[in-house]
Amino acid sequence: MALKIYNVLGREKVEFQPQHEGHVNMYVCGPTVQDYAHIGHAKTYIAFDVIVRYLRYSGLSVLYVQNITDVGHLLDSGEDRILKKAAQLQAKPMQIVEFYARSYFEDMDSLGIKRPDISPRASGHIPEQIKMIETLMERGHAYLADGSVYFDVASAPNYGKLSNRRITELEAGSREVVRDEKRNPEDFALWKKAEPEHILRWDSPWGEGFPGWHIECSAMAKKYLGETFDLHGGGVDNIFPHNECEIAQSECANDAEFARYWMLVGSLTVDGVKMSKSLGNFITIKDALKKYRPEVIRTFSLSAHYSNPVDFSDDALQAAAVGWERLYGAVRLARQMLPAAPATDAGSDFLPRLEQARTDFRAVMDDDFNTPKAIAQLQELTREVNTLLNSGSPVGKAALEAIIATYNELGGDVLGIIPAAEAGGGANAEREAGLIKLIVEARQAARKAKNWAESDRLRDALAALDVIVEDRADGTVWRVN
RNA sequence: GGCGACGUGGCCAAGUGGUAAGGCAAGGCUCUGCAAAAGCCUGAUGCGCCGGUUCAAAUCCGGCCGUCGCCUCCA
Repeated sequence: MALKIYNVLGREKVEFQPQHEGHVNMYVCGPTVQDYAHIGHAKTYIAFDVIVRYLRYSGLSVLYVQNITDVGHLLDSGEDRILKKAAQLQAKPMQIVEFYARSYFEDMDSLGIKRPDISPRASGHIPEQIKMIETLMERGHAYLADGSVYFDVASAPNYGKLSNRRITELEAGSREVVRDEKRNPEDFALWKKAEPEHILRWDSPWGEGFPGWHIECSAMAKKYLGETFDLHGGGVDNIFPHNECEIAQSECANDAEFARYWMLVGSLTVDGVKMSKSLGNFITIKDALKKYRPEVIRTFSLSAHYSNPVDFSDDALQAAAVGWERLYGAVRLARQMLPAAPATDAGSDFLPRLEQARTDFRAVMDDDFNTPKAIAQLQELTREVNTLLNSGSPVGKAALEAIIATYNELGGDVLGIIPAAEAGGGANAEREAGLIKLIVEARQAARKAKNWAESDRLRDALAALDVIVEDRADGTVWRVN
């Protein structure tokens, strides 16, 4: 079955055919590193992480580029955001930017998001941006006004094709401050003249200044992916003006189609309102990770289709956590049973069911990355796996290994919600495991002697240390919570 | 006002023409020394409302109501 993607450009679900067979060139709008990343960022980048993982799982080679915006853009007040922060903290702008860029990567790593192949920074691509602006001027799509360069929207025939905006609709009643030097209010800056107080500034043919908000993506996408590439992603909230401007600039400068498929992710809301820097209602990824495992945050983010908004709440995360624990519990049990399992083909009847799970999984993921349905299928599989593992009859090594492999592959490699087997953790962990085993055995002895008071005391004491013991027909298993 | 998305059981959420997945919560049960875990059973005669098309509509069309996003920095 062929992969289908809902292309925002054209607003329909279409078969995905990369420009070069077997290869996907992909660009996703990255963060502005001026503050800690919040769980809205987590939702967006988890979505694209799974998309990239699945494309690769499908056998495609993917070149994934995601920018880091570190040049700063204009506030309503005209003050540069990063400068403002730098002034507050009495630090150099690049120091601020470096700090939050590192923090961003740290957060993404914590969430199990695989790093993009290239994370280009706007500040490192000033020459490329200047060059593109020059091209736009040569072609009559941009003009110089008072040391700044603006894109002439009226010269871009396709302006509005992604967001369905018509220039005429944008005019009157806009809250935007109409700058005198602009020919039309909808024109946007490609290059801004730096006022004397600006620290972030670069030389350019038009004097010292800094690049406009949109040009970095156009310039960096071109540099690493070419004039025309396959997939462009980002949050829906950037569809206008940012994405629209990217298209206009790139297509006017390159005289070639920009991105062929556009995938936009729905926003994350809190109490029904979008989480954003400007509203100050954001929960940082670092804070969220104090309360929830990364796999739970991923499960929560993937429980609705990527294009839909998702509302954050502790109740919702809690529900996701319980649902996730059921999935993980089945794999964990299979892993625990493996060492003592007989080397027979007991349970091999289950192998076709696992093959079916793979087939079903691919079918729903091929349908525009339907992760909620994929998770639902894993839940159904889990019910059957639990029935098998708790049936009382022996399950052979081969069957257990196949079960574990299926979860590792679909839940682990693709969705990133099933962690790899518990890490060894070195000598201390081994000693700890040995000690726990000793206590569990002591409790077993007490149970055998029907000394319930003692066995319950040991169980409670372990529970107080977050070690959960469960008595099964075939013995007692324990896990660290 | 314009552009866009959405409205499915108590909550979350799949489903884009053929008779409502899955999870959470709730109740009952099995298993268990008790637990825990797991499993089984129960739950929308109806998918915001009103019309229309069709043999057939949650799914298509029209209208209305409501929620959210964007139009200003934002993932």
